[in-house]
Amino acid sequence: MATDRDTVLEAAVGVLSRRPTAHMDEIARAAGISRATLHRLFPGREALIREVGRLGLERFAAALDTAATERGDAEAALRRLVDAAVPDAMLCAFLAGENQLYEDDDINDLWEVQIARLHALFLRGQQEGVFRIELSAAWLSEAFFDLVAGIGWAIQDGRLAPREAAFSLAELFLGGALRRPAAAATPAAPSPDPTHSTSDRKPETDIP
Amino acid sequence: MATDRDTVLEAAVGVLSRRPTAHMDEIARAAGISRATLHRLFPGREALIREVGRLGLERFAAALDTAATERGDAEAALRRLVDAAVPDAMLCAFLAGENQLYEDDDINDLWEVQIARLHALFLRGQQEGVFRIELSAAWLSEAFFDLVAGIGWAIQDGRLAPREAAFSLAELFLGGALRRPAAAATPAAPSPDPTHSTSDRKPETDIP
DNA sequence: AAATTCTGAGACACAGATGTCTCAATTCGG
DNA sequence: CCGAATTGAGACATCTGTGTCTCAGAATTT
Repeated sequence: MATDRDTVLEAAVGVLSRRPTAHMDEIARAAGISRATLHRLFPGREALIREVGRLGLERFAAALDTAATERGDAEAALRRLVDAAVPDAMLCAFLAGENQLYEDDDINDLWEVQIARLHALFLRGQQEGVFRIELSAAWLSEAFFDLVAGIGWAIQDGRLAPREAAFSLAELFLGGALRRPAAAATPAAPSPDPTHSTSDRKPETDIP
Repeated sequence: MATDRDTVLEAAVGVLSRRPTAHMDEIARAAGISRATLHRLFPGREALIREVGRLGLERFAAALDTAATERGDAEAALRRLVDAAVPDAMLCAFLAGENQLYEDDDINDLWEVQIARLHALFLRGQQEGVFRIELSAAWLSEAFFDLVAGIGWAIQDGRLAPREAAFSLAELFLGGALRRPAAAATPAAPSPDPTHSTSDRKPETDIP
């Protein structure tokens, strides 16, 4: 039984991330409380959804904080962000689904701030030569968040082991985002490689 | 004005991919028709959603067909799939949101078949040494579809230019999925790099 | 030009979810 | 051990969206 607001929110995420249109009944049952108590804790469905969104954004903001994304090497910062964000991947999955469905200005502002911080990280990484410049920072931000959300869905549905989550996300994303796969961890780049590998090759349409 | 069923479905996708809970009013207005005509074309909301899902899955199946993902080099096959799937990225975005929300067995079967085909492509690529084996084929499938959906959302909201879509998707994903970034596309690899880049490095948690 | 067909607008009932209330039961605290 | 507070279950009104219908107007065909 979960009478605490935060505990109820956690349970609500579990339902809403996979089924955004879940009824109050289901949410209440998922939290182990009655619909009446749920209404006592939150004035209404709208308020509940808003609180879940706010919780998700605050968690993601906290992940950005603990990762200190504006400090140090960009690749290391991103790896720290992965580790910090993966535990709240389900929240991010909910946010990705609800995305720009909010009418509350506070929530939208909070959302844009976090996206801006993510964008700044990738932009900084590009300026430092860590991230590839052929891919826009906006797309990198978007793709990163999409993959975090995908991690959340996959974990929740049992398609991905939680222990593998951070590794899978970091390896897949960094492999595509890093400019030089192995050279970025240290401040001094050892051997600049002019061949950008798959950077400017055109996709092939013909079948061999 | 769009009286054609397929044209209406296209318009419906534009609304439903971003707002899965859109009312029949909005869908009708988006299609430029009245709610009455929308009901004449589709028996009800449930049928409409099902038809949109079926259209999306058929388009994705067609993309897998035209890409001939079971033939030839796995990387080239994936690049062909990217080119074939990106035009229907919005459909995939809708599917990603609706995911396993369907109760129709036909739709679910169709869905699983396509996922299995995607999975088979990655498994084959791993067996051929093209794709990394540290990342499970299931995760690669999931992540690929998530990114296709992300492309759809980004294009629809104007955050990504349609011309950049296929390139951005292919480069980011292949960069993280390919075992050796530059060696697989052309028969003669320009400069095979033995360092496996970010493959087996542990994520770093400490702040420098 | 006339007739047929199709569309759009509106009205209507129905179903489902939400929000509010009351009351019994359980739990917690004194 | 008793009183206060909180919870759960249910009833109830309300509201929103859906599905169906009718009818007038427009478009197409003959």
